[in-house]
Amino acid sequence: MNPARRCSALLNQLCVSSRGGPTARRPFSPAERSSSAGPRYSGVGGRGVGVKGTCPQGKLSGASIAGAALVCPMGGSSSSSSSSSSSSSRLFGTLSQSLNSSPLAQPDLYAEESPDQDLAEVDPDQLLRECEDVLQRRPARPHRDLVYPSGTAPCHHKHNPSIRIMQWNILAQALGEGKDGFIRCPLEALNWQERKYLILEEILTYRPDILCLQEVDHYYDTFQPIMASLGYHGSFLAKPWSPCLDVEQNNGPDGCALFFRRSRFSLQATAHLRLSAMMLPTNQVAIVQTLHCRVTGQRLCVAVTHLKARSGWERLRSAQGADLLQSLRSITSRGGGQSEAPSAVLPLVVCGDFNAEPSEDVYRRFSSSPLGLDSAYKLLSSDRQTEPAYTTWKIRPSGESCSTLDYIWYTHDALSVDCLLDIPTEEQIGPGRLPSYHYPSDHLSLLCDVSFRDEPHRLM
Amino acid sequence: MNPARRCSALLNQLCVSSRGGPTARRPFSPAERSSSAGPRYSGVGGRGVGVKGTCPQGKLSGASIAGAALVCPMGGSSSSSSSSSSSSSRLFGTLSQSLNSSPLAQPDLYAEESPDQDLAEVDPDQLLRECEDVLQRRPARPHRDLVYPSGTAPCHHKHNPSIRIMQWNILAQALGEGKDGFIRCPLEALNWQERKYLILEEILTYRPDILCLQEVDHYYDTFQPIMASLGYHGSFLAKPWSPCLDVEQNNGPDGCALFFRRSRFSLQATAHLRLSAMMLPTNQVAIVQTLHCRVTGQRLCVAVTHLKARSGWERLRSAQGADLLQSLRSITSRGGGQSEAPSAVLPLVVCGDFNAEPSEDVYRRFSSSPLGLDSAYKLLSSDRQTEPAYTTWKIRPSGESCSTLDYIWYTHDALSVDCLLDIPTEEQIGPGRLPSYHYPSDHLSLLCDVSFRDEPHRLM
DNA sequence: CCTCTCAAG
DNA sequence: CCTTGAGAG
Repeated sequence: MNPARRCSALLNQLCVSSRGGPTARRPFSPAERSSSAGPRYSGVGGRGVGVKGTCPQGKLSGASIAGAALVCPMGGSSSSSSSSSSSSSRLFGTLSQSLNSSPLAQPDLYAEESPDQDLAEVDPDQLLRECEDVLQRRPARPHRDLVYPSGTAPCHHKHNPSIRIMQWNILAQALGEGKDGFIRCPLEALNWQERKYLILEEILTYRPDILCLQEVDHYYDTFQPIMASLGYHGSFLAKPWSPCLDVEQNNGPDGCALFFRRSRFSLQATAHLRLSAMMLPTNQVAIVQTLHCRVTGQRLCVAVTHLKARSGWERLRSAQGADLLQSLRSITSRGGGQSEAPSAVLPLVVCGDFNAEPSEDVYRRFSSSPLGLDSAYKLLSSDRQTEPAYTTWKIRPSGESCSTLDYIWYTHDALSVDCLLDIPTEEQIGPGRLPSYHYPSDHLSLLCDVSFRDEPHRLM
Repeated sequence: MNPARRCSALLNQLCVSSRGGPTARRPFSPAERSSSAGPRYSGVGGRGVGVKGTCPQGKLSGASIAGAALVCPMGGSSSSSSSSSSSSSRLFGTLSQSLNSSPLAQPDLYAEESPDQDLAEVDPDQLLRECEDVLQRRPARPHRDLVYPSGTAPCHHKHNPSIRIMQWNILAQALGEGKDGFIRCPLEALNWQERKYLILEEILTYRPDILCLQEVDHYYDTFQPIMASLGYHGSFLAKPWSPCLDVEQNNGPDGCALFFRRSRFSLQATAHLRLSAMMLPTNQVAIVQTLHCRVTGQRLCVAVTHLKARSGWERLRSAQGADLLQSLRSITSRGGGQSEAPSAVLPLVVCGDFNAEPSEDVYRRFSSSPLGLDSAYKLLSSDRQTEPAYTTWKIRPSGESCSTLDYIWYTHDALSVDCLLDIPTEEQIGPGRLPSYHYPSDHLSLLCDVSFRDEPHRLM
């Protein structure tokens, strides 16, 4: 590439610098739920510090779905097992090996038709420690604060505990290794046998109640069994045609996955959508589920999607967004499959990699839809109106690309955002950008706690 | 191309339909200037109707730069010569032949250093009739109304006559024939020997005082001599590297051209700019000229530009726009080369093919710059806030593309828009879109009359 | 289905 | 300099 062309490519991908980053940062505050943040965070205690725990191999029952009250795994909050075992993760290794013998043979129906398959419940602390073991040669992951935006009156309390939501494009293994061309990321850092622990570590650190993933090409052999063992219900929808399929030694198509904690929610309805644009089907999909909260009795509609990538496709994204909004309107007004008073608002959370900056039409569509959605991460900014400066930041042969593409939308009249996980700084991300030895994906995970604004019993 | 891919390509290029088109339409009203609209307009009288005039071959002096008063060529306003001579245009043919012997040898300096070379002044009505002759086998061009937006108090009067401004990307001949791939346009319609008459007909129909063109690859052999003979001063700036140069039998690089009527204005200063982005020079250019109005004594700064095309280059366009605004600020605050009270506002008009929809960053930059610019064509909409639905509409192998990319920006505190030429409807444009047998370019011409808000003598 | 690389004009 | 089309993965 000649200098001029390279310059153009770089210019084309310049990072938006006009938006201010988040300013108000608070440390983790003691909430109902401890997030077990400690061992692998730089600045809070690196790996190998505070060695205390041992590494039991038995399967522990960490959470129960029998009781209605939210049970949060809180054991060993600031302890770490670290160097007790270095070579491989025994528990996780056993789990994966036992379950990946028929990776593609396990239909989603199986998971959805066996609502009480919590026979092999695993202790998440245990599993997190195993991740730390496997990853001990990796650099410590930078710490991310949970930020409680100022001026919000928290709605959560013991009868209305907040719901933790995570949104993350985890980077399809086939794409990361095979064709995405992250030239500044060592191939070694993309090796699946380690990267999967990095992803799992992130999930286990924050233990969301609802987990929305994109670019999942290891659902049946990895995430479904592991998440099921941790007490989650999972659902997966592959893209009709995935670019992963062009990579040699691929693991099947990538797609969206939606998990929820079965101790907190029960499933009322699922819709697997193929997004359309101008009446024609596209290659993008969405999962929409209506959940019933076992604690409050409230219902909640959750959706996950991954829109068409790249510039030049703004109109298609906008049409796909319109189609999704239309489906969501239909689902939430139907009352999630229940025949009920149509006036009852069904609160909605939509997580996704929209592949669109906030300036794009599809963002405007979501902001201004009759569903009354707002984007949670705006609350991280000092003016509470500005999206983060980036949710993905990568270096490709064509140049550096720093942009805000991922969002958590929520019904602002029905839900309140209690806190958000902050965005790593440029320094924390490092000069090679994403992915890297400490960030397994080219996208950052987004996470927030929301709670119902209205207590259902007060409305009755 | 398989159906699915074709569908995606089409979706990608969908026409924005949310913006309302212009609603208020008025017929041409008798102004100071007759635009000679008549013969070749469908719906107003087709070609061959109302044959009256003869076709004198001598060179007539239509306008004089000696007197300060605006002299508008008005002879034979609704007459047409039509079928008096069918094969070729004598006057125009003579002109072109005499002047295109050394097409590339004529430097711009020549035109700019000989301010009184009006020896060969040509009657525009005469020339228009010759165009009509050559084009008589072409379908009649659809009529376009001059629209006087409601609610505007016109500022023009006999001591402050309005200034007619035309903005047009005329489509480089080398690109239209060679590589732009307008698959629905017959190659025959793109033949330069006829297309140049179609372009000239459009210019002669409206007779702007200021003419801003992009994609001019026939400046020295065609537009410079013809426009000079009509009493215009011209300036041309080629792109540093033009894609025309890759076409066999090209006529040199394309670039921007700026013409002004010498009876109305004199030239005070010219800047030929190569646009930069992030301190680095790009392949895009602009011409900026400071003019002195012979009627009102007011000065006016005029700029023409053509920004980087295609999606994926939004950031580069924005940077180029920022660079142009910076240069314009410097030029207008310097007072156009004159040392004067810096508080005096130098009114500004910026015409260009910005290759950017109104939703793009570069549009926002221009709207909100400290120069106080507004986009003239918004006044065509009923809410006076909305750009036209399209200024270009073409069908390429990759799909149909209908978008608003061209703008006339003006200093809203110093200038008032009296009227605008409306935008042809979808039906007028026809199913093959642009270009076509009646539209020589893939872009529509934009035209408006502006006048100074303040009489200069009232300020003194 | 999609995207990158390459070569041609 | 920049775009387009072919071909690979």
